[in-house]
Amino acid sequence: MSKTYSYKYPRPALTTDCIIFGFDEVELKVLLIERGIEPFKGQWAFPGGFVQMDETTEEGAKRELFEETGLKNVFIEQLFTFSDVNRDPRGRVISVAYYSLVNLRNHVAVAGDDAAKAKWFSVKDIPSLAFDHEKIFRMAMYRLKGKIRYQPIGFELLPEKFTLSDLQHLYELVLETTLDKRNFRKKILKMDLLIELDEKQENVAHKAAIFYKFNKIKYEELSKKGYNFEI
Amino acid sequence: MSKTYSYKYPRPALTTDCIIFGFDEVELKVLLIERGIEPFKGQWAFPGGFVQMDETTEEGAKRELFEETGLKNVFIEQLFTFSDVNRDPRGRVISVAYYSLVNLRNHVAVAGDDAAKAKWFSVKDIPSLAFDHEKIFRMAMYRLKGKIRYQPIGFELLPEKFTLSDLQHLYELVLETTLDKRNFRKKILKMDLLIELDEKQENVAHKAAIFYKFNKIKYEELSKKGYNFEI
DNA sequence: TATTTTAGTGTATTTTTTACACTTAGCTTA
DNA sequence: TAAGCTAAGTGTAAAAAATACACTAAAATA
Repeated sequence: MSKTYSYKYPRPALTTDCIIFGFDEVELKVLLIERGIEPFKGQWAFPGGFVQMDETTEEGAKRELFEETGLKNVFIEQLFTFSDVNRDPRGRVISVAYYSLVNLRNHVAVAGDDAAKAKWFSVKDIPSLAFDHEKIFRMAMYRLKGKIRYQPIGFELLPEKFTLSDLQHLYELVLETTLDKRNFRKKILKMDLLIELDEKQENVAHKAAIFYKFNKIKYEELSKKGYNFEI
Repeated sequence: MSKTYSYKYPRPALTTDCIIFGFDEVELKVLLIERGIEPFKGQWAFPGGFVQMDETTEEGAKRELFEETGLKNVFIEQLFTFSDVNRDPRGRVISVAYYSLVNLRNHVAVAGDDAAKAKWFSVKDIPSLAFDHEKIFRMAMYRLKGKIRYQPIGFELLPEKFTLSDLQHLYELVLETTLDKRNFRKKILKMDLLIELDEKQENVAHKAAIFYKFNKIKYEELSKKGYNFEI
């Protein structure tokens, strides 16, 4: 008989889930894995798994993300802890969900060891999901929209150099709206958080756009002084 | 020998903590309990305790809050899940923290069964806290400040009828700033979420202020349509 | 070299935010 | 009972921010 762990009182199992949004300069996507084992075998779900005793939930989330999708070096942020009593057919399982927004150019997910498949889906076209992951997804989308307006995550996840149109397009995708080009540029440039590079697009069938990069150092300085970023 | 619960893999224990802010029209306070048992016996901590198998973390937080302080019917909101490996000397314990802002006129805490004492402390004068509760407190304060600017929690937790000065005072306490009286009133009244009552203060040694109440029904209607509350 | 496509730019108008000081009402006390 | 104290209540002008809006420039392609 294999080893077991005994406690005086019953304990819920603890898992993590990762909602990773990806931006490929065309579409907003989200990363799902096809479950290789029961329950919900064959259905799509967010990457995640059980938390180990020597890691924080954040560390566990990153570890599982890597094992299941090959993604690493991703900044994740805690979304919510889901604890409905019947959210998992295996028994009492509580899950701490994390979310992130990454650039699909830098972060190409490849299925890892555990999961049968990892795949990016357009947020406009999500399959039905295992567990309570549809509820988790709705909350993640809602949070992402709120977050992007008050923190410059839009900058950090773009490629290191990007055009103002790329940035605007990202905001439009996430906020599900359209923005006025001139007003958007005015507002972004007035923040003085972008550095204009001495470099342009090449091989585009139109006027080449100038590349910019995010002035992270300046942003961090301003943040300390209580700078209020807002789009 | 008493009954134990055995699992194939080790599991962290799961607790909740409640950071309850209280407003008495003079000061912003927070509710602490003096721990009656080890670890940290005799030190102050947030109310909370172990989650049971048939309750969500939110239900567990409310139950413990009631058992330890006598407070009930409190709306709590999830703050964060704390999972540092060494945050509890008893072993691996993960805690889901909730926070709330209540009116001290309606919610007078009395120590309940479990805890030796429950007591309100001014947020300006907090004793040293057990576990990682100082870290939790800092996050709760930060979140409260952010929240109050975008959701009308300030209204809901005042007494049913309140003056505009009461409301302004609450905002000043939470945001740790001063606000211009005329501009504050202009902004609040323009939202058209307050109902002016046909009633005034009595026995005050100055001009009596008019009482208002929050138009909750209207706020909920507006919320559905995506109303953007902001102070 | 004409066409297609997206980059890039400025101004006038409206709305929102800010700064600011005196009168009123109700109780207290001399 | 009048004078004094205290907080309530009120409006306007100036500054800043948000919005609406249309043409020219540059690069590749046909």
